[in-house]
Amino acid sequence: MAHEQHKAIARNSLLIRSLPDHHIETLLSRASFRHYDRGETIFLQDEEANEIHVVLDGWVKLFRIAPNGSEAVVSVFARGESFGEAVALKGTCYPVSAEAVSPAEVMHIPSSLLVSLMKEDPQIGISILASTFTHLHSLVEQLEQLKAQTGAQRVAEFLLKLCHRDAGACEVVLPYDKVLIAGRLGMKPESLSRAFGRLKSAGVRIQRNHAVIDDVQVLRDYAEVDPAESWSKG
Amino acid sequence: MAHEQHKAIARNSLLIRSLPDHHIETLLSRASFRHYDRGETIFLQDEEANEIHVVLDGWVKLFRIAPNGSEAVVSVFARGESFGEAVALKGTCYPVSAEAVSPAEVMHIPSSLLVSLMKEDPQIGISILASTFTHLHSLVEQLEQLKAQTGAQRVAEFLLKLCHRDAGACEVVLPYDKVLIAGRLGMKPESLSRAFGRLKSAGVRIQRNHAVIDDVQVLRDYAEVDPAESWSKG
DNA sequence: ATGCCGCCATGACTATGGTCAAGAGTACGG
DNA sequence: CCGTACTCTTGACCATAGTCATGGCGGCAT
Repeated sequence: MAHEQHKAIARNSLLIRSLPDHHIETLLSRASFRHYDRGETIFLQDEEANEIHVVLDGWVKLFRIAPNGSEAVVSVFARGESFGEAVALKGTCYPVSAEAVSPAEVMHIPSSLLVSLMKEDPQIGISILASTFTHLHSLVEQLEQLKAQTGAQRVAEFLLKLCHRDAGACEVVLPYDKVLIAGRLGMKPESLSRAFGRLKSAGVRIQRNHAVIDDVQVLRDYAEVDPAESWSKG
Repeated sequence: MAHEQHKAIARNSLLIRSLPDHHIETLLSRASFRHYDRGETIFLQDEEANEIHVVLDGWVKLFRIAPNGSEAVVSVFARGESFGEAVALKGTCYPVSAEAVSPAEVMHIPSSLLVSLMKEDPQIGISILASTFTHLHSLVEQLEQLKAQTGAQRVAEFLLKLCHRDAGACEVVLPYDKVLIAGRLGMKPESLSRAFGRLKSAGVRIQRNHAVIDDVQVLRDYAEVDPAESWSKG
């Protein structure tokens, strides 16, 4: 893919498109673009942050390795999403590691550039804050899910987010492999398998990397209702 | 407590003290100060945010009520800490509710004021981003803990954060009641009790709201080691 | 085609944590 | 000094999820 195509995607990314037009070109011309293979590291936890990253293609996961060796997936970013804004501007170290989980194209914006632009235009600060807030919000949602829902309910919500429809039947493609989905949802692959099994009672069937949902509303109910109720329904 | 004392604490808060001096007085003079009783609501999830909040005394919890009725504690703030920065500046709705969990004094800064100050001085934007990043970081840590550690290990880390010492024995005071500690750590009060029980093997004893740690390093090991190891040691 | 390998599902077993119920200890107010 | 209310602890029981081991299925290369 050529750089021009990359720049087009970049212009559409959530972070960039909220910026004033005349800064965008400066920014794109000073950014760097790079390809990553599946499994390749983008940055490591505790490295000093001096760039903001925008996913142009593929998938990138942020994760932490606990001292006991287990990995906690913090988030997974798709095309058009950006990460590292707050850290880079503060100039501290990354609290997480980042890795491409499929072949990926990533744009890197030097934070020094952003800082200087920010000094001449406070609107940029607001844009960055907005995008940081989005991450904050999604972490809060994850916390709520982990603390207040069972595994099967988290899987249900995950499927609901993929299917952009209010009611009726729906078929969605699982965006990445099940090991990663499981990690993202805070469980082991085996548990994910079993969770899928339970969702059969809510009209969900899994084939390969496709999920067929009989009725979105039924699934939504399953995700929100007290888990106790699902026992009685077998 | 008089307003002057409140302002002194406010000047020492993480958010305010990083601001340029000449803005601080403007800010303090236009902020409002309020007392909250234990259990009183400060704001509700989905309310529109137009203020930033700074805890001057007491404790404030942020939490979400899931559709199934269960509560997930997102964070607990102490004197000197602030919250709501990113939301207020973006002008969207709060993703969480806030409630005083002890009698508390809270300062409220209108976000309109911050926005206008930010326009004349980008340094303010940086300060706010820094403080937002701190929240982001703490949410990431919580996620890691929930996903990669057992209950007892999370309790161990909680105690370690309270005790500001590198090694040797240590006695800490539990800052708020056990129901809230349990919520903050993603478990029920009964499980917290049992987790304390397990920590006996790591040299921790609980009396009232005091925790006596025989050896900080031993506790740290307990928190970081694979949980499997703790079985063999009874 | 054949065989290998990665991914996923399933089963058996175990630990962890939630739920319900009962009881101990403490604090507060009469 | 007592009773009441509250917080916390404990026990029993069970659902949920992690671990380990096995086996199926599909893709890929020889």
